[in-house]
Amino acid sequence: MNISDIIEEFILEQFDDTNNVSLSRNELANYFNCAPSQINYVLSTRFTTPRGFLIESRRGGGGYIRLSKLNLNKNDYVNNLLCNVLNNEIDYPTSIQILKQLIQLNILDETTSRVLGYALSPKALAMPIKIENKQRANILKNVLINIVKG
Amino acid sequence: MNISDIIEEFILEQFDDTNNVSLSRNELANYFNCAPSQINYVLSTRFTTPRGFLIESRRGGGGYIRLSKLNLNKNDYVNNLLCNVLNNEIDYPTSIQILKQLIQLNILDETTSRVLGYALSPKALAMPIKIENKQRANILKNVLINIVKG
DNA sequence: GGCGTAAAGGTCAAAGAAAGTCAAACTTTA
DNA sequence: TAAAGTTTGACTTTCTTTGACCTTTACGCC
Repeated sequence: MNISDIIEEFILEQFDDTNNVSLSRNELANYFNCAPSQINYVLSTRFTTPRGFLIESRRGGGGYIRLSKLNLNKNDYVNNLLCNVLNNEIDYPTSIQILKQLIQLNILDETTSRVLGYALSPKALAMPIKIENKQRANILKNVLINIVKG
Repeated sequence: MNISDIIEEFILEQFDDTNNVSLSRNELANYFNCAPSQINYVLSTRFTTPRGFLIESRRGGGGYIRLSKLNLNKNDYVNNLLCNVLNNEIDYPTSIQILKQLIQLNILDETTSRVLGYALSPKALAMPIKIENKQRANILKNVLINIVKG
């Protein structure tokens, strides 16, 4: 396991009962003995919007980084996916994050979400990356449309 | 006995009781004093789907290769799908029939089957028919492989 | 109030650490 | 001896780690 994964887990643990976590970049970096920018890396690759997190921060003395678990509105989320996000390319990790989010919103059950993940994996699509991401977006979009329709 | 066979045996031994093995390509290559790509050769010739294995991997720091034993042999229908049928083209109606069959076999629940149907629809795939059918087969195959994973 | 300074956090690109691909060279086998 | 199977190594892609430099904010001092 690499440092990024460990830090991710550590932060996730902080969430436990609450939906908010406040942390200090320097303290964290110090604690894990890594470069401060490593924290930014973890945040930007793991605590993303599609995964349901919001990041707020402030610099200067008494600065902080605050993470919140988004309590997404079902309609807005799906709407945004259908109208914006899924008209472009979607890479695999992002698609997985979206599927997880759809579980939270009770749009998919866990099994279906997992199996759809298999269907959207790079191996399943097996094509040049640019086309692959376009393809993935299109499949997911169609799935969503049909689910929402029914 | 050549190196490939020796490496194959070594990996097989790792399986022990579990159905999963995690390994590092470089470590293995080092251990056996061979080129790292030799490991890929062994994996791609010996740990194939028809032989009942699934390979997952990740690059970069903390990368890994993970092998899982598939749960084959107990189901001829699935076996045949994986090893023969799904290596070719599958048109949409046929794929729907397969999905129905998988419900009967208790391999998929109804919801998942229906949603997968959306993902395999011509609209979702949206490509020239010949490619579309190949693509559909490949997606379905990958889904099955992952479901059957031990 | 304006200004300087320290204390945050942000950005970005280069280096590093894996694994993947592919084709050429070599070896076995039928 | 030709086809099939192995071995090797150069090159690619992906993901992570590090460090140098940048921006914003708070606070205290003229």
